[in-house]
Amino acid sequence: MATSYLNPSSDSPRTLADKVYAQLRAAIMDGDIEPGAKISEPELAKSFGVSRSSLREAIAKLESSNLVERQANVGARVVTLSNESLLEIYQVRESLEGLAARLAAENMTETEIGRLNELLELQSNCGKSISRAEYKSVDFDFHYCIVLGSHNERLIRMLSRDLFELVHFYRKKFSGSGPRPDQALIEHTEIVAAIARRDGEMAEVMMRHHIRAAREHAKKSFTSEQHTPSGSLDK
Amino acid sequence: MATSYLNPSSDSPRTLADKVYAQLRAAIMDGDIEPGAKISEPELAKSFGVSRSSLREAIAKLESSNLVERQANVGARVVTLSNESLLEIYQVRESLEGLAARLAAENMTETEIGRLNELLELQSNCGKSISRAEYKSVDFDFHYCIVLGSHNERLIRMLSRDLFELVHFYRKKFSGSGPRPDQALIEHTEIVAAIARRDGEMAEVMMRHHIRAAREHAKKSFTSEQHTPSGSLDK
DNA sequence: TTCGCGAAGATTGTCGACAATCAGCCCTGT
DNA sequence: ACAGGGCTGATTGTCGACAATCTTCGCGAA
Repeated sequence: MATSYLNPSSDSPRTLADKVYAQLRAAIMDGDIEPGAKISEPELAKSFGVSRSSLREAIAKLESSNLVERQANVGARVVTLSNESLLEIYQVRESLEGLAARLAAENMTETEIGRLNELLELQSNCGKSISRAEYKSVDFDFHYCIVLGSHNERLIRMLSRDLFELVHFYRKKFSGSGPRPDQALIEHTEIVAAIARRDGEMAEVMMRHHIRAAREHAKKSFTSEQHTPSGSLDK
Repeated sequence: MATSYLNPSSDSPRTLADKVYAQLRAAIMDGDIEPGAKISEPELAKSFGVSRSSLREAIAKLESSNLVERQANVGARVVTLSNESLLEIYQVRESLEGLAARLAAENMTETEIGRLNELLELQSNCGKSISRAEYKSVDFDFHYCIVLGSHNERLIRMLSRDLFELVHFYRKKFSGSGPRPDQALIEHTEIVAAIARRDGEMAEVMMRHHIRAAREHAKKSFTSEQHTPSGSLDK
């Protein structure tokens, strides 16, 4: 539980715009607002009971989180997620999380590695008792934990702000391109082993392989199912 | 000339906030506003002759460009660039531009490769006749051209929005950690050669090596000169 | 003297209204 | 009938003012 990994200000929404941001973000993530849907400022402002100023600030944050796109004098729309852009994200993740794994092997504290092992154990219990959503939460925590372990602030910020938001978005959207939990657990275990023995090179290789496999998996599921959920091109 | 690579809206500032954003960005880049300096909304709004609303929107954009940092109910400050964070940026660039080079080798059109060769020629003429600033501009164009050649929209956006702004910032700040133009030209040439023969693996290796060398160069210049320009810790 | 508390000032957050721009529709002319 | 232009309605951009919060300075007590 507690899906408050990222979100610079959702843990303590000091300002009204932050609350609106958190709510809007949740609404987009949960699909309450369709991808590609237009965001009407007057309408939403009234529905949230706030002024347009606060709403606009929230929209600006959503834009910087890559969840909406704005056009001057036209308005904001929820991003439309194409299969191609998901594959692009996987490519970038492979590169960046590979770096994170290498740095994690070099820089993680023993305490942090302990946390990583906890998550691994949690994940191994998942196949039996835990729900799908919780599994994905654990999987995400695992990746995020390694990213944090890199101790590279810039890397952490880029992954958090630019990619993980979208990853969540995609996962909520189509059910997640079908997981491959057994294989993923094996790969996760190998990654942790490499990190624990401070083998940065190997950790990077394993992580890159892990993400590339997920990418291929998604790619395959795209070409097989022709269900191309691009039901909202524009307008 | 024409330093309008990035900047989603500086080419046609449709809105007032965009103009203010462009001007503020330039002021920060040129050092007219010190790193770590506080950004006073009333003061700047008056100095630009616009309302606080427009200024706030400009600040929001600057924040999403990583040039300022905001704190609720406190205000915005220009980011302070430490030596450590510059090294962090180099690490991320190595990973991301390595990916870009590999993808460029796979996806660049012949026309784009031609453009790359033009830049190479331009750079080889630099040592003699061209100024320092122009050299850096050419160098940046070279890297940016390869990034564009990756044809990965996500990668392009992340590098443009999150890293290149800061790279420019650092370059303007301390004069650039001293260039090593001869070696850089050699490495650039090798990268283009790999791309031209569609050797993605080699292009990635060369690019990573190129950026790592620049990182080591910067690192060395940090430890030698103890001039640590951290003259603005806080307050 | 030093620490903590409180008031004053200033700054940021929020609001509602006005101006500029865009989207859609009707009308007109060929 | 169809293309083009102008008008209307709505939406976004901009503004100035009010409210909430933070910072600073001064005062008093230990």
